[in-house]
Amino acid sequence: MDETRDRILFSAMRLFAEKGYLSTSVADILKEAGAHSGSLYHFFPTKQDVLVAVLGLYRDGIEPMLLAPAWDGVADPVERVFALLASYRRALAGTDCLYGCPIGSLALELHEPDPPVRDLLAVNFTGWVGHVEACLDAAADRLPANTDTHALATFVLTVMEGGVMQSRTHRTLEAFDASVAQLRDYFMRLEQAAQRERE
Amino acid sequence: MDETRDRILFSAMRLFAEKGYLSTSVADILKEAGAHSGSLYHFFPTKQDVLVAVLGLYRDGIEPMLLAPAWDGVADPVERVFALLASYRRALAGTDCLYGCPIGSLALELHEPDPPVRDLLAVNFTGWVGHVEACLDAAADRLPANTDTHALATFVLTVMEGGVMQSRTHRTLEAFDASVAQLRDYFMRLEQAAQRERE
DNA sequence: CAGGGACTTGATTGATCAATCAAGGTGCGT
DNA sequence: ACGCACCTTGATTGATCAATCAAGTCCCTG
Repeated sequence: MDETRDRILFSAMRLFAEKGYLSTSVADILKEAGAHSGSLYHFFPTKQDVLVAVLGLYRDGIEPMLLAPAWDGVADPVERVFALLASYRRALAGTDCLYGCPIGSLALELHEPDPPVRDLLAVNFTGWVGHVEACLDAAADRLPANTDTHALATFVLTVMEGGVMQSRTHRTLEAFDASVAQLRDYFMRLEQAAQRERE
Repeated sequence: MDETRDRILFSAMRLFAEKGYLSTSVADILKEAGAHSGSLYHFFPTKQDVLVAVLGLYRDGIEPMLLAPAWDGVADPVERVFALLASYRRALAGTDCLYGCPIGSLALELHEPDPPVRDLLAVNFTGWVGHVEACLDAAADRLPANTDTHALATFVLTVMEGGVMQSRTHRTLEAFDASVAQLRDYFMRLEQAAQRERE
């Protein structure tokens, strides 16, 4: 049965997010999953393969698990960008600013990750940016004509990750909120500039 | 002689930046420093105390080691902000995008750091932001009247850290450059708005 | 020269780690 | 009912880890 495999996988996902990859021992995963080491190594050759599978879960979960709930009832493409940021704010607020973006944490925790791990981290970032970019493309008529939506979407991820990092360090939402507020101000000025362009 | 202590400290600083705290063993530090475990534990009660001392070095080095070189020959306060960001770009470019900001890496690597460590991480961020904030205050006449320079300085750190994170993950300067370019565009629009205010 | 404090040496400890493996169980197709 | 593939069990392995400690060196002071 794959049920054991899934228990191991989701336990690992939770623990990697909570304590990081290096600080989570295989024994931790087994305890939380109620499994034995032989089972884990039956499904995954090494601990790193568990991480690879977890990163695959995140990649496949971007749309159904992250964007769908965040964008529920939000139609405006620009508002969707900020609704996505608000969902990270909720994650911070609901955990005393302990839990932010698991991908970002892993990306900085693993300094020279093996190629399969690094590729999956990069793919997660690329996927996230791609969805934001699609929002910005949908709002292209409200942005200045020469807007580089890919660069702007990258910037949105930058602001999220940088804001989460500081808020986690200070255990305060202040830095995250300040950063998102600045981004909001930037978008406002971009929309104003586009408005002027149209006149 | 404090020479041994310093060798241990600077070896630890280098290794923590290169491989992270958890992936650096005490034996690694001793090998690089050419010291023995007894010496390290003579100066530092635990490995964590080495980290605390390293973070103190970073804190004390912000001005002389980071800002002074970055701002050499740069008088304009806004240009100083971007000169600082350019120094992080150089760090990335000179290490194949492996080495970014050591404080940021440690901040995300240590998920629930003990108070002395967390405080020093926070102090490093606060110090950095404070110096940028001073630049922005010095350029207040070129920014909109109601500009929150503390929030804007926090935003600058956010952009640096978020950009470094993505560039390290992708092993490409693209995301960092795109993020800084967006920030530059934002500053340009802020200065334009201030210009209009003055008329 | 004697005594003592500061520092060094490096073997050692016990804990914890990822990973292995032989044995045993379970369920399914025939 | 048989056989086999799949999965589980849990003791075990050897490596590596942070930390300890007794013995020793060195130099300063009285």
